[in-house]
Amino acid sequence: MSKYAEVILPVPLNRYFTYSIPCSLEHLVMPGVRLYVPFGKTRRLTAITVKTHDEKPSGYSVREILGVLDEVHPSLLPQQMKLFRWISDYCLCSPGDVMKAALPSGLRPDNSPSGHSFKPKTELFVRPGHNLIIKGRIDPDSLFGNRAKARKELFCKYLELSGADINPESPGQVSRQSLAAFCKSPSVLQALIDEGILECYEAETGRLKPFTGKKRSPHALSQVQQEAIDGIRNSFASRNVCLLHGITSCGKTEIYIHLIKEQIDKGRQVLYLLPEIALTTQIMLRLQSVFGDDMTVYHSRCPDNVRAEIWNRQTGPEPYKLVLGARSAVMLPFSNLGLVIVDEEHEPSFKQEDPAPRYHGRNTAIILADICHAKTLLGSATPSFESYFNALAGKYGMVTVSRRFRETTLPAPLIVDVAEMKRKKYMNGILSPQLNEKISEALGNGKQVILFQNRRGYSQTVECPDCGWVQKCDRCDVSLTFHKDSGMAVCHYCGRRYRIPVSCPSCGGKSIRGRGYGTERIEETIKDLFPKARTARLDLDSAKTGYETILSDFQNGRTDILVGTQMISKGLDFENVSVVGILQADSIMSYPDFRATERAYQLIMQVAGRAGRKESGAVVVIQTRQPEARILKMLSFGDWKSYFTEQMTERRLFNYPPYSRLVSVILKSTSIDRVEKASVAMAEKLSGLFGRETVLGPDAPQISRIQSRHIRTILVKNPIETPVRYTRALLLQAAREMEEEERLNGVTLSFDADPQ
DNA sequence: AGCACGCCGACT
DNA sequence: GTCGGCGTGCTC
Repeated sequence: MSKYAEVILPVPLNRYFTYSIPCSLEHLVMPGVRLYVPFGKTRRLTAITVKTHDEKPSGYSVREILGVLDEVHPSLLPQQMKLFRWISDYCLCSPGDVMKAALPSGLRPDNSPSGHSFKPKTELFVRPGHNLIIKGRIDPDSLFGNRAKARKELFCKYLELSGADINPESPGQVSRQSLAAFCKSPSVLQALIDEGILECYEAETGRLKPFTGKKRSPHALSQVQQEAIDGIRNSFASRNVCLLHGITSCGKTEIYIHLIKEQIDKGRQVLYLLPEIALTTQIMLRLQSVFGDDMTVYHSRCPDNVRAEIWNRQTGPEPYKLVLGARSAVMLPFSNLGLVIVDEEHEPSFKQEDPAPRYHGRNTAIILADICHAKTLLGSATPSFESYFNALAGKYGMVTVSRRFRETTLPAPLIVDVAEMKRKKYMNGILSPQLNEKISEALGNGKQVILFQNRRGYSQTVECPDCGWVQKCDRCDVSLTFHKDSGMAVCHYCGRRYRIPVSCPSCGGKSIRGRGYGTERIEETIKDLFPKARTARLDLDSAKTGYETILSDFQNGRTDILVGTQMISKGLDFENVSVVGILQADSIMSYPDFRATERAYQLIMQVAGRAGRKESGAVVVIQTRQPEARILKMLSFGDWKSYFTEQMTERRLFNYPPYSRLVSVILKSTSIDRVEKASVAMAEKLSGLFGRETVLGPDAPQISRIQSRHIRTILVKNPIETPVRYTRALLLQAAREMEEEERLNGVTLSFDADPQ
């Protein structure tokens, strides 16, 4: 019983807050319990208790909590409190930032007068009236005799639905609505209720649909899969993390299913993480066919009420045994976690980019597993350099599966020099004659085609050919992409849409037009060139009107050609695809940072992996202006290791991760003048603390303004031997000094640990 | 980050 | 005369 509670509040302030607890509530307040507290003059916020104590704080007058939101048990488990602490420490963000990312807003009723917002969903059910208490069984004949035929029929229907005809002691739940569906007029049901034969009651139902399909046992494993599982178990005997390096369609999912089953049988929970975009219904259905209602899906696109419901169930007596989720699912409560699977662990989307906490889902999962004394399995066909490095260094175990489940190999890619084709005037728009021919051939054979282009929209830019003016976003420092379907120019950063000017604002020229190719334009071109083929497009824009339909149409052969962005690189294998075309490989090969080739390799491999078997004549065509590029020579599973080794030599030479540790300091302001002054001052300060060689910048990033806020970054590059604690302490010290010296007015300062 | 307080321009 | 613009200062 303590008088004071130290709490986390959902504000970006780097400290805890202390409130007093009235005597009557003392027994309810403990770490992990949500409270409702006053904050500032008018606000009321949800708080998370970190600890309770009896020392009266000095220097300010303590305010009293308004209420306790968790009266039965804490909403946050001790393991989570530890994890949250780790995240805010490692990511250099406030505890409140972590809280905001973790708690569904339904569990965070800020500023509501009562302090309650999440309401469990209830439904009306019917059951036999209590004056009908039955000895042994219910006899409809004695109740109704031969009259009231409709009522009798409906009552019999109830008995059938509830199973009360067979098992009258414990009838199953029957909702009023489902029973009502069986009678011609609603008055028949109402009559039964009025007579007291049935009674109506309200009960909590939950928003998640129960699983109604048939469950199956895990499939038997092939020898290759069995060897992989044995390898993983072996590795877990001595290490906490294991990297499963297995090529596309080597049967990874079935390996996961067996490992999950094993944990559940031991009474432990499993968290299965996937990159956001890859959260396909297919994988969920496959897992659900084995695990049924023991599992759930949790990601940022779930309705908030559903997220709150899942969260509540996790802290209750019967938590889910398996959670399939995106990055944010690492924040969920797990009382008895045994295994975390991070599939497609190399995917950059595991790293949260903009709002703090800028955490990495994979790395956070490893820490979570550690806290819970669980194991982590990382899966990928093209592992991140970081994980592969850790595996080679012996920090992680590693299991390699280099044979496909059904003994097939990836075809060697056909590399087409676009520059040469253009010179010879052989290019048909964006299509080389080679790719054109392969497509015709495939279509002639009843095969399917995938065309990959890394840009959505119609044309990449809108510009004036007379003077070179390019249309840009008012709020962001990026050029606009033309979208033909809406006839507008769109900013891909903030989503703002613009009209295209008739005459050039710079020179008055009247021939403003789009330039470059996006997926929309490619779809149009392809429809022109292959009018008989059924062509579809999958990108962020078309996905809004049915991502699943587009994929399943293609899978079931209702479309022949699929044009798309990265979105097509995830998900299932398409057995009937015989041509995969990468239209502008250069756009993925020429990112201006040290990770460019790692990314390009992964992306090209992933896209190429969509092709069917080599035996059936499948081919991958890569169009590029740099046909001699080293990376294009390395595109096979076997070459991965030599490519990795080569890249690592380079990284060591230039002191890039994993041979160094980076933290990016981010300064933002609507005033360019202030942000520049502040960032110069900050860089000075950091140079003083770390030494000049360690601090790079300030620089204006590629996109130097987003949503009217100017951005500057400073990169701090420490040798890997420098303890994280030391780096962190100095960075926080610098931030504190900047604040104290009032050099930050109107500038917000944040950090990005391990920027991608 | 919010949200209030505070001090200057164009409206009934 | 005041409605409201957003600069700056504080939050246990």
